[in-house]
Amino acid sequence: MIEKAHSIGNDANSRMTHAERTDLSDTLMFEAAVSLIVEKGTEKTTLKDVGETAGYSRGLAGYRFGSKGGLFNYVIKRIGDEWSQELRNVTKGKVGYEAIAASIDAHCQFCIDAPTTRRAFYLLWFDAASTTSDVRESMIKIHQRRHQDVVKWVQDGIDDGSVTETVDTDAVAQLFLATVIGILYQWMLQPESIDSVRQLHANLKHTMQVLLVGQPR
Amino acid sequence: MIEKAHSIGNDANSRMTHAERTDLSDTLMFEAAVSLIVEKGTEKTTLKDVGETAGYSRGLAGYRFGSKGGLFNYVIKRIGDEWSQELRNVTKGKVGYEAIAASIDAHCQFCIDAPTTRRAFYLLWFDAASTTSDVRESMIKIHQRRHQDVVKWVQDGIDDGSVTETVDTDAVAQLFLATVIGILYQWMLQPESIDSVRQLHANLKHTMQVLLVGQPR
DNA sequence: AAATAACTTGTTGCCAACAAGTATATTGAC
DNA sequence: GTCAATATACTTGTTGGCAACAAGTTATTT
Repeated sequence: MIEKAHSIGNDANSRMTHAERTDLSDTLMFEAAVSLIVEKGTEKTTLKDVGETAGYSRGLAGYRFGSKGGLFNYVIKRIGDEWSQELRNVTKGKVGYEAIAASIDAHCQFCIDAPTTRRAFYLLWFDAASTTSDVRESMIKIHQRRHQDVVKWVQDGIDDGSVTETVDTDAVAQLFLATVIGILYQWMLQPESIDSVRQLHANLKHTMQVLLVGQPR
Repeated sequence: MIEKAHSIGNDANSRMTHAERTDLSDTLMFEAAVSLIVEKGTEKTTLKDVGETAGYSRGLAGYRFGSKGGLFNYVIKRIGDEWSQELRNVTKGKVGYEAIAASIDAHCQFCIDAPTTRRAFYLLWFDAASTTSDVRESMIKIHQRRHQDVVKWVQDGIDDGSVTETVDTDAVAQLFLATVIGILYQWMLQPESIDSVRQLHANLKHTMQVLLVGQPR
């Protein structure tokens, strides 16, 4: 559950700086939005609900984020940044197949742990395909960024000799990212069949190994 | 554009059987829905719009399909059936890698030709991830059916010797379908970069060949 | 104390959903 | 075959809820 606005931080009830106030309400509304999106879907999540669940008035979410799309955009950015950070940690110092395998493992683990934020993120992710809004633009940027990351891993792998020279970096990166998205889609549709998700990740790892370093020994 | 209800078929204006009337209005509303979904997205497509674009009153779409979800469900079913039929034709008599390659080619061609119906279909497809409605159930059934088709292709390929015996049919089918979905997602997000789609399909074909029959000669 | 920013309440227009009405086909008795 | 009675296709009326924005109130900054 989400705590009331005035029961967090600064010893007494109120007396917060403006920045602290907005930070707090942003965070509380972010958490409310995530819960509601996962619980009821993006469509049935209303700005009114988000504001009130966060402990504020019906109008605050709309006022702060301008529109429903604005709120979703904020949520995506916030989770996206977090995920980028985790991904960077997991793949730190790794290149080629190793980096890709690490990122697949991380992905899989996230699906298994199924933190609410991540489900909300992918719900918005797939929603982005059908909207014309800012959310779409955010998504495109995120994807381009990830693509570049993967290309770099593969290229570095080629450079240090762990990846077959003739591999088309762009092609592999695209295929990899597309497959990850497809797996996530299956997970979103049927979150209960976690075995399937596990197997899909294992298969993807195997396939990437074949593509990057040739037949496994 | 979509023709008015009374300017089609049966020489004179009206005098249609009940079945003909509903068939006609269903089709006109279907076409209206497809156009509107592609043009404005699922969110901004209204039942009122669909009814009026089809040449009827603001209320007919809601009355006929019960709800917005009901309409979308109908659209998905209708396009899904059509696509199943085409897929069956394309892969007729083929098994193993050949069948999969044929279906990939067909997929790719559909993206390139970009018929409106198909874009609408995938928009609804990705929407299904976030709704809790009937649409979701329809989607799950469609996916299960496709999975079975692919498994059968691969199994038949193993039986006639064209596919490596040790291949895990379920695993390959899942990976294949997930990747196709991922490719479609990329297409939906950036329909203008058709080259990317083309390359992704080519990569997928290559990967499937490696997985099913070993290294290409 | 004046000004500014955070937040709330009031209002409008639009939509989905459903109810109640009208027009068009079907059925069956004569 | 014709013409009411009935069933079905379709339209118009109504309600509640939401997003979006405007105008107000409360908190903090200078």
